[in-house]
Amino acid sequence: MMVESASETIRSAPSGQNGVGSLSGQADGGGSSGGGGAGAAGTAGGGAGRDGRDAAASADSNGEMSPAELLHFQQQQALQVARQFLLQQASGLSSPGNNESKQSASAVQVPVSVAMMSPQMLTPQQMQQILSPPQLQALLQQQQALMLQQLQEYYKKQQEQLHLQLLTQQQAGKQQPKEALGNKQLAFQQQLLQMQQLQQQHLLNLQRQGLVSLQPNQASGPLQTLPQAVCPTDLPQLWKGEGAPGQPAEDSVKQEGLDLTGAATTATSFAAPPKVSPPLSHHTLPNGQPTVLTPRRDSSSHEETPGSHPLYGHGECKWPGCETLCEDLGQFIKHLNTEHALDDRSTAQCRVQMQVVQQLEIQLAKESERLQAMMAHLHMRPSEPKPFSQPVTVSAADSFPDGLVHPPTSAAAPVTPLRPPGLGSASLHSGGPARRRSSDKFCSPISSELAQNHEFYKNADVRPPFTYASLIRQAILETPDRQLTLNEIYNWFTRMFAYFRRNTATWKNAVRHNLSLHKCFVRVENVKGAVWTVDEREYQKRRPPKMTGSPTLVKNMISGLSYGALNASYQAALAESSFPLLNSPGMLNPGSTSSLLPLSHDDVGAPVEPLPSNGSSSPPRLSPPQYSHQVQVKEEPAEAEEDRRPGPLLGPPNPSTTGPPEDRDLEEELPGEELS
DNA sequence: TCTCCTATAAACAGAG
DNA sequence: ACTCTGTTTATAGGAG
Repeated sequence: MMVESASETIRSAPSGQNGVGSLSGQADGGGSSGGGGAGAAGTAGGGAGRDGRDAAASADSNGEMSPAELLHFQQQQALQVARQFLLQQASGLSSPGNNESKQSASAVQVPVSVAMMSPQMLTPQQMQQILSPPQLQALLQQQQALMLQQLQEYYKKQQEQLHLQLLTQQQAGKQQPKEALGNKQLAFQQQLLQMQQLQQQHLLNLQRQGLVSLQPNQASGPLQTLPQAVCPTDLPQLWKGEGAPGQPAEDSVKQEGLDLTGAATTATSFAAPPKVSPPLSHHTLPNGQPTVLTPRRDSSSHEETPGSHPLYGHGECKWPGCETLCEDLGQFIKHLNTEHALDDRSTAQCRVQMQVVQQLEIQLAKESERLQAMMAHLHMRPSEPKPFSQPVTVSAADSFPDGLVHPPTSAAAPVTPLRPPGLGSASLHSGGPARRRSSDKFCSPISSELAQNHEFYKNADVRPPFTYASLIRQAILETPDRQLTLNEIYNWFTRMFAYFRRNTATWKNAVRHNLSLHKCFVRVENVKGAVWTVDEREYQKRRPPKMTGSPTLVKNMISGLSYGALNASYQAALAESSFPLLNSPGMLNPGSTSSLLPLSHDDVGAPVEPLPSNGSSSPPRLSPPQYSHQVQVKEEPAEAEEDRRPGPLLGPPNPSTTGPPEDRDLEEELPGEELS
């Protein structure tokens, strides 16, 4: 009884709030301490609201015009600047000053503007529902990359231009009065500022869309060059006027001798907007956004209880640009009435918010259209009204929305974006427990999935759509020895998945539980201690040969899945479709899998993966022995040994063979077939 | 509804 | 006494 209720609360708690804090806060060791810890964890999680970013961003004192006017003005200015820039660029490119080569870039321009609008439309949630996290990520990344690339090109161009002009000027300047030079410099500076603003806006936009991933580690790509984009928490800074430190343009310019700071002051007209609008625009984000900051939006709205307020969540004021901490609703109300009373400023902010929403809606429409086209192209049913209701997806997808990697602390938060309305508690645990079993069953082989989305899982705080068992197995099989100590398994988890860098007590306990529970994991006493190995046979046994049927059957299953499940299996489906499922062996691994990770087999797929393409899929990186279960454990093989007769049958038991480690494949396959 | 699978929580025990 | 490692039991939810 107690247990029941207790566990219940615990479960929902973590997920409900972020999940992060709650579990992570727990003491590790799943041991006896767990009990007490868990309880505390729940509450702790709630308070875990880190998000250290200062809410102080509300500084917007601008003398002269009324706040409302100012805002409006700024807003328009921003738009104008953007337009201007685009035009400017277009013309600028054709101008003699630039190399013809840039012309090609002009093409970029259009895209840029388009890019600014398009990517976003589709809410992360929607995308999630349709695509698997990995896919989504890929998609997003593509767009992101594209946009950023374009942006970068553009900015680079601008900089070059400026630089060029500057140089020519400097030369000319020698003969010109300093004044003239000064003016020109100002002009440049202004231009720079404009660039910066544009960039900021764009980034902001991206941020809003949740397209900019903040993965710190994910050093790859254009993102690097866009520092600000990197951290949502930096947004505020971004908007604090010159705040955007480290701006590429600025830096580079500075290096070249330009004093931007001076420019900032001189170009107040431009600088101003950012100052004020920041909080506004920036905050609008939070609410609808999947970004790290916003997790609450969702929760708040739906947890909206009688005693809550839509603008109050997680202890802070959610008014755009505010974020003032309020201990309780009462305090918040008070704050609301004093700080956000009906005045020019508030109305202006409101207006801005409205515009933001409008924009988003437009974008959403566009993206939706695109999505449908994509789905149509992929032969998927277009708009399926049942995107939700897929618990399955929840796990993986759920955290996915933005594809962002949030700082460990806030990590969990963002996770819930998806949250199918109708889902019960299960859906709540964003990262938590969700049962992603389905994915496990139908989906792509874990190894291939992992291979393809290795980076993603590594950086994104997304729960991998695999069962613990399959993950453990993967971890073990990835090693040359095909054996790992518990601690090594832990390390693998944390190394491979950002998701497992938190809530350690929980998942570690789960890992241990799985190791003990499943016969497929065999503990072998080693000299140094005990190591865990995988008994493929057992592993295969336990998996229902569901997919073993005819290809069509499989396909039907897949197509029959609702979107949610679809995403999970989407990849697999695609993969499968590419090769004659069950018919031609060999094809599978090579292509899809190998790319990143060595192992190619997967779990679920077992059945599906018909072919033991052994050898074929040779593991790029691993040279390891093979035969998984034939692990050569030094010293007493332990009881397990007998149990799993080392491959009398298929057993390519030969560990020593350096050959295709994939022997296992063979094995995997067989079992499946046998079963079926 | 039953059963299986998986996730999670937690109690407990043994070893270091 | 603690922590880590393992085992086991209980519960809940998803799915066939």
